[in-house]
Amino acid sequence: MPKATIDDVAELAGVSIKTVSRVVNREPNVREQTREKVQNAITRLNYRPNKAARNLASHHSHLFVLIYDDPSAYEVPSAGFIVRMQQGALRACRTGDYELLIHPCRYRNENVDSEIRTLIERVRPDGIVLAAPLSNVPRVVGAIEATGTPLIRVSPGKANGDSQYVATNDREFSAEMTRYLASLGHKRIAFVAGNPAHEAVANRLEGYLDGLEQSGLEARDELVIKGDNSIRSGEAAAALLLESPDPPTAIFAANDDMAAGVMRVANRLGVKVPDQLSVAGCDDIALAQQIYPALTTINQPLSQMAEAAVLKLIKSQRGNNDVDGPTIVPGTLMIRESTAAAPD
Amino acid sequence: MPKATIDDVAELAGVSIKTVSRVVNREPNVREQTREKVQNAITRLNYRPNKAARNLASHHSHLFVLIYDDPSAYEVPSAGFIVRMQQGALRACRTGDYELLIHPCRYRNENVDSEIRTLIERVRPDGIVLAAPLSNVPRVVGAIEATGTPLIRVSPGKANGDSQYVATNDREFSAEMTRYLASLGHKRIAFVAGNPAHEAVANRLEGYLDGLEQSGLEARDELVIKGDNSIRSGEAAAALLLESPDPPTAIFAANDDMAAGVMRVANRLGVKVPDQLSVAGCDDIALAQQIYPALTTINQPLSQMAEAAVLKLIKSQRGNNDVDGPTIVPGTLMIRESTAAAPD
DNA sequence: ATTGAAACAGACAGCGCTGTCACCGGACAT
DNA sequence: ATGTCCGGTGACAGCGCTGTCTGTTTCAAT
Repeated sequence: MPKATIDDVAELAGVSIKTVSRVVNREPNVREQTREKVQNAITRLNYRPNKAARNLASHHSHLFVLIYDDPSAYEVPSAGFIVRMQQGALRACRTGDYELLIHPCRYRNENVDSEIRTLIERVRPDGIVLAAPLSNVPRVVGAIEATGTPLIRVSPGKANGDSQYVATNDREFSAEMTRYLASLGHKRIAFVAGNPAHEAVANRLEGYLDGLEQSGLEARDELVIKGDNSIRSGEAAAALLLESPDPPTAIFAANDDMAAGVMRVANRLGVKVPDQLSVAGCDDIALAQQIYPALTTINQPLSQMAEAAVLKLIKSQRGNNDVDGPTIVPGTLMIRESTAAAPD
Repeated sequence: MPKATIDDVAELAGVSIKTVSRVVNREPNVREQTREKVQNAITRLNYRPNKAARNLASHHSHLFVLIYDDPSAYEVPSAGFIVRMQQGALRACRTGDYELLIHPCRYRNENVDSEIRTLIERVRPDGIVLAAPLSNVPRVVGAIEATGTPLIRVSPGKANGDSQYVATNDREFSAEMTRYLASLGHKRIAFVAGNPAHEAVANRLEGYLDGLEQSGLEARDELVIKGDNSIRSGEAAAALLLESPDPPTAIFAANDDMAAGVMRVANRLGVKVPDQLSVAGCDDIALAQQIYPALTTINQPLSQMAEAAVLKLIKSQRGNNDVDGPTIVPGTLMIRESTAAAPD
């Protein structure tokens, strides 16, 4: 099958190649009848525009890059997060005709910024989606903004920087989870806070405090333990809490990994979940459904956030330069087996 | 910073643009001294070749596509697999200057083949890496081979088709795991088989049987339960095995998800792992280290396999058309907490 | 010194599209 | 009847590289 070019289509349709180009690119000012003639020719010849030629002539790469923290930098990879973001981003890419490049990178690395600059110079993407926690690393955000490449940040936590962003309602849903636990009769609800460098996760502590207040419960310092988002820190927190003289009846962890750590320790200490202890997490990673009892948690709409981010990029390509503010995609409470009424 | 073009570099270096091109593309027949002059000019101007122009002129896209089964098609996403493959593929891409496109797709879908053909026509990749289980779906393999795009299959199970492939030694390491369990004194070792559509997983049953024989143990039909790779099927298998009159002292599952299912049931039935029951899995997914007790399993070298696959593609680009046969990357036994000496 | 082959360098013509601008013809106003 | 505007279309010149082919230099072997 010899590949058809735009010239073949133009000839078959009896128009100039420029008109074919206009049809392919959905440009205005083509008579409906002409458009159809061209479409037919395209179908008949199974014509596909040559991306390289198009990119060269249009000065666009029709490429977006999704940049996220390299999972291999951690003890326990957060693969689920990445894959869900990729799915969302890909879905949106297919609506325009953009391709998606993925770029894991380590933000602790000395030269993230120059690495990213090199990436941008090499592939010249039409836009970038920057996932948390990179989305609140000033060095990274700055490096990208300096190149002038359109940037959408995902879950930046604080709304610093001037590029647009997409986020979820961490604070609100954390409050909701806290109120849910309170509604089950729990009075002593502990919280395992996450790595404060991850801004979005930090917001969850605020939400927890909101929730306590809204439920008429008092916040107690000894019930808030600092973690670092890892399973291990969840274990450490649980050990501290469960071996204290007056242990909590519910533990809400700022992410599922830490919640899993809590459950491991409860299991080891013979504390029955959920009969003696309710455990709740946050994120809804795959593990949440894999462990026993299945974890009550909050589904973070990663896929929709990434999709929204790419759609914002596509919009910005269309010259629509009016910044339309952040997009907030709400999370959903997933009530499963690890939470139950407080023991009396 | 106005972007430098090849003309600028040529002028600064005092050579023709063709010579600059030769240096950039590491072509032979350039005097060392000339090469240096050009390199200096490139550095001074921070020149980056324009991919679109290069692709257009060279009739190459400098793009590889990694195609894998869409994880969202399943109950429990196998995100870890995907991310590890991506990591390996990306690593190899960086050694050449190739970019990687990812393409999840559902192989149960009616039109996988036409979907893939469209993908290929659209992006015109220089090569494709096809991951299991798609790598043994004739319709998919056929569709790709028909386009003439270089194809490397990962873990195709059977060596059908004529394109090259990369695999691991499923059969051998399964035998090894079985021998390990036997060496711990286990006499009744059960096996939870996986979805036979996933060829590589099917090989593990063979390995289990090899291992029994090598350890002088007899294979017993009632100790081999059919599963379908899901947690649920692991649970069902475990229920069947543990509630039988003469339960096994060790259960080896063909993948970690099923092993996790086994452990959930053991937990529920009050069977202590590893004291009363040893459990072993296969794949080394993240979950293996997240659950308690941590799962003894086999690390499947996904990242290295994907890397090897892309390296094969790069080699094939270099005109090296001599098919050098399959590449086998061996797996590694990961002995953790879920296996121990047989109870007496 | 002479020769031939191999190493090295450049001129030139595209690759297959899009941006720009010029052009044509009909609707409408003058 | 003439001018004006604008939707619709095409001619043409590149976009920034690489492939091909041709020319020039180098150097070992006569």
